[in-house]
Amino acid sequence: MTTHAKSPEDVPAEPTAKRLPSAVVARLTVYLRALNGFVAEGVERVSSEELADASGVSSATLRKDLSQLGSYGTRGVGYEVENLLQHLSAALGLTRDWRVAIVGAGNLGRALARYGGFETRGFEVVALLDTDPQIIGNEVGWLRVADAANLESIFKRTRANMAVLALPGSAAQQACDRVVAAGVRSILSFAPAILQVPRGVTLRKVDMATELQILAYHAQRGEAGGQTGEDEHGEPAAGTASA
Amino acid sequence: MTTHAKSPEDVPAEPTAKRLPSAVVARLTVYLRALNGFVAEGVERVSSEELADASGVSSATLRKDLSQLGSYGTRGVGYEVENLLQHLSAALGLTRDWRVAIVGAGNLGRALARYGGFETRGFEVVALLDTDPQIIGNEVGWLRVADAANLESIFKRTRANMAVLALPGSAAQQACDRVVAAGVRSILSFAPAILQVPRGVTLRKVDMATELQILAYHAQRGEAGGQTGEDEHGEPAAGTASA
DNA sequence: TAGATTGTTAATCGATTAACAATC
DNA sequence: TAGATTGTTAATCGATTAACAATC
Repeated sequence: MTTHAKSPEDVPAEPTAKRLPSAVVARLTVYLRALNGFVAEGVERVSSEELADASGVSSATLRKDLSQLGSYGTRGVGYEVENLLQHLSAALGLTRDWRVAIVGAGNLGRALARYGGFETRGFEVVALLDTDPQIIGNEVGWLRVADAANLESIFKRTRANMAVLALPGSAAQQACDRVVAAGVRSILSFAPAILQVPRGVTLRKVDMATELQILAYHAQRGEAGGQTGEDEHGEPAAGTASA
Repeated sequence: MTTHAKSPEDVPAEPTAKRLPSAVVARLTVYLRALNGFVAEGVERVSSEELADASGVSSATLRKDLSQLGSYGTRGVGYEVENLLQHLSAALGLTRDWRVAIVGAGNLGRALARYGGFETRGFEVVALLDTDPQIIGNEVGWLRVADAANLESIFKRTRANMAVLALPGSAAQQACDRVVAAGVRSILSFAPAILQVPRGVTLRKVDMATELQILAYHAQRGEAGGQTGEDEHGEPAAGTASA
């Protein structure tokens, strides 16, 4: 699918490319997941109300979000599931080829490498690196752990364009710098460290301890709150319990 | 107003326990991390400017956030690192005892169980459960994998008050229900599934695929954007690259 | 056409920023 | 006191919600 199929229909009339608020981007991924659920159930058409319910947002928010991408629904009818799925994928940039290199083959790195969730959603894990001689060469899933000393050449050969950092906080910044130097501009870090990246590089961070701390806050004060999802600006995600 | 000296207005604003916006809560965890960094460096006092820089936010935002907790700084001087650390921890509810049970001892569950980040921040992993007979009984770190069939009794015995779900999407909802039934009101899910929880239960979700999708969006459109952290409403976190 | 539901506008709500008076 | 920096207020900005006209 990397080929440039330029038939008129394929070219989305969207040089519009408005910058979407990050809260919207986060919700789009939720809608995507919900739509996949509908596809699995054989549902062909949904209303904003139905999709919003499945996504845990209000239908007003859903329509507002979708309308930022274009008019992909039909008044009085709803949205065609497959069609909307395509447009959402396109808007999120998922029609491209994303090749992910995982840096760090410790417990977490190995777990991530074997995690099935990537493949099914358009991401391919193309490399798994570590510096530990004890680990280098081991097979993990269908990958072999490569020597992180060769990071640059490995990234080049595998054409990795995303990196996942799964290493100790102490090693994270250095690894991050090398990954950036290798030309990667999208990084997901699981390292418990505050990382510095140059402009033009997008870094996202997932930290277990942070998540637990936020849970602690809610638990401490009578909680009451429903669920919240990951993501910037903390949009409520994948909700439920809205009632 | 009444003649009673006990009218609400008279009560000192000390135990006020205002509900903090989730964006603020998320940032507090960042400040906490930054403060720990200062402690490690032996710094005893910081200005809002310094702490804000280290946290990747503006000093105005920092002061606004901290002022919601109380007045813990000294005008003309700054904040005492240790003192502020204490207050932040208290505000986040980290002075309590948090006992975490990990449900699912697959690759991810085992990785999490061995992850050092918890202990150092006041969370104790007290149990690791799975349903697979092949895995039950195995040692992981200093824990032994217990049979998830006994989930209720294990949670009771270990007095677990937080749960981490590290299992396939297909098994997640059922496990989640049992965890809730066992009395846990704070759940962190790594399962790629939209989970339903009753009111009063706080659920947070971390999903690799979602994170990568968000990265894909930024990469697809000239990126430009700096870094963003986890959390609701997506506050920029742990930033850098601000220059 | 009548019924339904989108896309959009206007109103509300909340969060961030800037500026400064209070005060150490 | 003079200098510094907090805590807070007011202004700006952005996001959510509600309502409805457009239209299938």
